[in-house]
Amino acid sequence: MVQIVDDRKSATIERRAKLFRGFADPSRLAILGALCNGPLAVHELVERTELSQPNVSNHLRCLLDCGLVASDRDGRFIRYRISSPRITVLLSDVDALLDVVAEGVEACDNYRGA
Amino acid sequence: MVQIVDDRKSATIERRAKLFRGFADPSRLAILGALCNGPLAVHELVERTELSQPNVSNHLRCLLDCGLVASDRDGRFIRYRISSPRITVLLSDVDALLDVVAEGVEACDNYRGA
DNA sequence: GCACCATATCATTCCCCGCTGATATGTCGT
DNA sequence: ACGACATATCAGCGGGGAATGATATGGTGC
Repeated sequence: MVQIVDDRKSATIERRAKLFRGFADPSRLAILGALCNGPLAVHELVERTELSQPNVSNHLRCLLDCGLVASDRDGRFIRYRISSPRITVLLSDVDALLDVVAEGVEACDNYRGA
Repeated sequence: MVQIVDDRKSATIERRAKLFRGFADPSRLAILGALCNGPLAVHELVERTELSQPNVSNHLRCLLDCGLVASDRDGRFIRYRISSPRITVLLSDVDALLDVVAEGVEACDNYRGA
């Protein structure tokens, strides 16, 4: 009984953490940010983010598995897009929060900004 | 010139990533979640989260430096609280997003759920 | 001042994850 | 079918950070 409650609680927390981790990487954020302005093919993402192509593909796979982006084949290109407007909402929430805490976040050296 | 733009862009991304990383940990999420229901002292957080005391203190330091929580001394206790309602907004938006992508997130094994 | 409780700090260990380089798969024009 | 481009996959390396255990600091009441 208690365990069920605890499991539920921790399962929720784990899921949140895992989702947050999906956003907690500069490369993935760069990709998501680029896609916020409309769908893009992989090589376009490579150009704009200045990341290596395998790197972009790896992150896209991750984002795709997580359901954060969707893909459509278009000829020999594969076009990726944001899967839900809620993602955009989340990103703007973060910016709103940064308006308040940016200073502290930058100062915090418990973990490194890559 | 171009570098300035790039620096600005990447600086923004880095800051977002760093903030997201602040939330991308089950222990910190447990602490923040507990604090969402009102201020708590450290030993109360230890009870509710079932984390070790040093662990809680370490994370609190991190959250404090980042400006995500604030603290007030109360006798020999130190009471911690959420610093901004925007944090609560962020957390509930994550849950809203999870309503859509929870399945995919759990399935994604590119990185591990702790 | 002394025992006690609450909280903070620090070093160490361990593991996760992101990047790279090479290679495989796939799709299109000719 | 072949060559060129677009994308995916995989092994291996390297670094960051979370948890622990021991210890230090600080406030409280007697």
